[in-house]
Amino acid sequence: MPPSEKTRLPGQDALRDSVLGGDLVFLLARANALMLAAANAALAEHGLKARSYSVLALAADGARPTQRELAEFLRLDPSQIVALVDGLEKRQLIERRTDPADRRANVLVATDAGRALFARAQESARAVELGLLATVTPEEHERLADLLRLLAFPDWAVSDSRTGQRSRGTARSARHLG
Amino acid sequence: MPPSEKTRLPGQDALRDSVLGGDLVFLLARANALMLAAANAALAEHGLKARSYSVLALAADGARPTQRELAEFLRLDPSQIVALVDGLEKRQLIERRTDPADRRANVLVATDAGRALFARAQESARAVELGLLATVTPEEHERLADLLRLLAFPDWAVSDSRTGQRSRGTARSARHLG
DNA sequence: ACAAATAATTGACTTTTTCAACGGTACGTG
DNA sequence: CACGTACCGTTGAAAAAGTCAATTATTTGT
Repeated sequence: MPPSEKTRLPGQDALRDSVLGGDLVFLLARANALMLAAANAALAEHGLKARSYSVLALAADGARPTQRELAEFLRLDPSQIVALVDGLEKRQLIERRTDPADRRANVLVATDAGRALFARAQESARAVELGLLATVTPEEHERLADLLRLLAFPDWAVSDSRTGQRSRGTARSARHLG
Repeated sequence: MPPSEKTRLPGQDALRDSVLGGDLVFLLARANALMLAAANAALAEHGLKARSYSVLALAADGARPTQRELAEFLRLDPSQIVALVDGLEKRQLIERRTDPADRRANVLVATDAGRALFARAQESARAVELGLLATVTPEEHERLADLLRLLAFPDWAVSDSRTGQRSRGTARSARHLG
């Protein structure tokens, strides 16, 4: 028999069946803690964490985001973005360019080295994600992503409110992680 | 192609459609940040946060968990449980009782006042959860909870590996949040 | 031209996280 | 039984993360 049985505590099942077992805030927090730890462990080999990986991803994506847009998107204080960008810029993975349209703002772009590192890191990230979702069918995987997008971007669904319909679902999501 | 709205920042849509838009770790982190903030705001009226609410919930549930079980379940360091329990015990909401079966361990039980407060706080928590999931059908809500449980408790589904079947799904989840 | 608002940055401060120790207790082996 | 090992709760210290107000440079509206 596997040694994992020994580590299982008798109270764990009872706790999982408690009121918190149906609490979405708790489930979200615990799932996030586990995935974040796994992601950080996998990204460490590239000298990144989930935070810096996210910044690098958005810089490498060509979206040319300003630091403030990053702050709002990642739900971080602008001052934390400064430190994050400082670190990546010191490693020459991204650059600050003053936005010609608004010279107060910095637009972030990845260097060649940054894009190269991101490509490698993304492989690790994807592997981790697929590993943790190994027990889930691809359809369920997509469904989970769709539902999480609804929670993560609450005011997105009403953006094209002219029709009153939400355009979420398979059509939008089939693009990713195919 | 949905026409982007004037009120929204130009970069936001681009960021949401970037690589991170399909990254489950990011979606989980952002959804968690939003729900946690909403939950904390709602629980503040009862002098609780999500953390203390969780501890109180498990103590009030009759599962009589030890602090170590709590630590593992909530994915916190045991030392953080000490502070959490200290706070709730000082307010006479829970009690530490040395486990008669193992005098090293403390078993946590809620007082009458603790159960009463939890009942009220649970109403707030449920209201918040339903509010944030207002754009989601009850079936989708349950489906999300089921999928999150898979992520939050990775080794649960494999526990009865003899059959190779998972027993997750509607039968199990219909009990909660009816 | 001028006042108000905004982007990035800095610094101070609080909270959270992480880790290593310690005393008290349980448990297996000899 | 005695003993070493492993464990539970607790403490404290250090690192990381989060919060917030103030500052400078720039934009925007009047």
